[in-house]
Amino acid sequence: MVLPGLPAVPGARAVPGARGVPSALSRGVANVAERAQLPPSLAISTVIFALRPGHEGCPTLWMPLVRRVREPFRGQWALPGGPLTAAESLEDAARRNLAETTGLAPAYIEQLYAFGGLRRAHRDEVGAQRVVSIVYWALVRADETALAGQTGLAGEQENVAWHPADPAHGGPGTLAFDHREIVDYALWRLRSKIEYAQVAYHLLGEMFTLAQLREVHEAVLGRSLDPANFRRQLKGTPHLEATDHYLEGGRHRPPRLYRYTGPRSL
Amino acid sequence: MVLPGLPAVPGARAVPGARGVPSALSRGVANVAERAQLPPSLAISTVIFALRPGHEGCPTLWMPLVRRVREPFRGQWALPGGPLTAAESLEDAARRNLAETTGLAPAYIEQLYAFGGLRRAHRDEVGAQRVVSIVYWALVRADETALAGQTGLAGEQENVAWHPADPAHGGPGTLAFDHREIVDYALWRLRSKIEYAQVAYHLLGEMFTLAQLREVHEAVLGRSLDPANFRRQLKGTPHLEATDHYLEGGRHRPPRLYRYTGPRSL
DNA sequence: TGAGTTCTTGTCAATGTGACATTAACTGTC
DNA sequence: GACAGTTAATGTCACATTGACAAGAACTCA
Repeated sequence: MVLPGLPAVPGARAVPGARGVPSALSRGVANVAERAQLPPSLAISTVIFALRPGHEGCPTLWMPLVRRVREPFRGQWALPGGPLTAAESLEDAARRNLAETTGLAPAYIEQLYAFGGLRRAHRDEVGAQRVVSIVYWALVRADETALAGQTGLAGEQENVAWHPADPAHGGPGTLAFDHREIVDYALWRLRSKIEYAQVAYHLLGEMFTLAQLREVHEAVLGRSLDPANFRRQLKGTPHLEATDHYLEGGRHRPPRLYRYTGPRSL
Repeated sequence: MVLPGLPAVPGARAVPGARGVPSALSRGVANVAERAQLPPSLAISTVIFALRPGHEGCPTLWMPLVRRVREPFRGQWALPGGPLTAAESLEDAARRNLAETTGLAPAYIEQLYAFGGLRRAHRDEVGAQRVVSIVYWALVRADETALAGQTGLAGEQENVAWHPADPAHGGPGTLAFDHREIVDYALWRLRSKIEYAQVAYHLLGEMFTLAQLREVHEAVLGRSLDPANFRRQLKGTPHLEATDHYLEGGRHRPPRLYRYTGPRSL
């Protein structure tokens, strides 16, 4: 079985690097027809996850979305994002966009994927410039979302709002562009990564009980975990330190508080 | 412990999408100073792995590199790559660049990462436009490399040559730009992925013995594996079909040939 | 025919995991 | 103050997975 793909080109010449300035950029660009021939432009978007109380009481994953005020997809919800300026790194651009659009500073951020399919632009937009999006995904703590949520995220706008990330928990089934697929992929990455990497801590505050940590895993994975086995597995985990404090106030034996001592961002 | 990062910007306004044409593109761009303010341009590079006999006899991972004929890093080896044209998807661009620069059509290809750090350009190049590279990694079968290798990969050039991927096996310790780090990251991805995904088959032909498959794993992982345990683990693997053929010619019991029946590209 | 090689199957101990029982410690009520 | 109710924390057992290794099977070569 042979893959679909380009056949070998025997007479082709080796083109090293070719990192110079594209020729189209050296000229002035006037009309729409020429704009379609432009090299793709770059944008940065971010999928931000936070834990908030879900519709059935148990915590679920939410994400902030931005309502589009222009065509295409005017009125629909989209991932926060914006263009990449020349003076910042990709991750810095993601953080800056996050702060500008949602007022959030994530505890964890990681590159997800570069989306550049040809069918990303809306069909009605003839001659629109093609956009390649480098998408990041990030985690913010629940207390941060509470603060930002009270003041309407970025301060005053109604064009930024939290939504459940998963359509199975009341999230929007469709988003602008291909953002629904992007969010699904980010969900998959988070669910994979929480099983082997120290990621769940970034959704919690400085100190937490093992039950809270288990709730984070349960909310992300979408299934309940055995408390005893969960505790046993964490016994061998590095960077998880038991403190001398206990969480009191519940009508049961007060659980011990733990602290994450590992790196705060990967 | 709080992450270093941008503080929340309370007065910031929500900037949805912003996927229009950057303003700098609407004007003619004349001088070098303005060029530094241009939005970053896009390039695609690919790390291609193939198994070839190593220096100690046992097969090791090799990759084709392209010698740079221009500054910066003139004369050094770099990953094959080139600019992204507007009419193709990211993966298609990677395949096309691969065919043009090396004459190879990979059996497996997957996006690795988007590199866009600010320190990627050479220091001597003042005002050079910033380049964001979307890097793919690919696997080609050994028989393909033998054919391409005999004719000098792309046909005639000495500017394309195979090198061991790992410096520990004789590979180049430094490459142009940040390509050494990129290759190391691709090696890490391959080593992680071979342990849980059906990836090793793409380095072999249509039919192979379990010993050959084990040699692939050993070469990638860099350690020897127990033949009996390796066989047992593959028993539970899907898409691995035993054929009625045996590989004869060795001076020992002829081993059974197997076939991979799963998808050829992920 | 027998030595040498690798293929192939089988065994055993150590380890990890899921399921579940049991004790510990606190709150609220009678 | 005893007791029920709740969750925390520990312990136990069966089962699956894994690493290490033994042993028979099947071929080639001298």
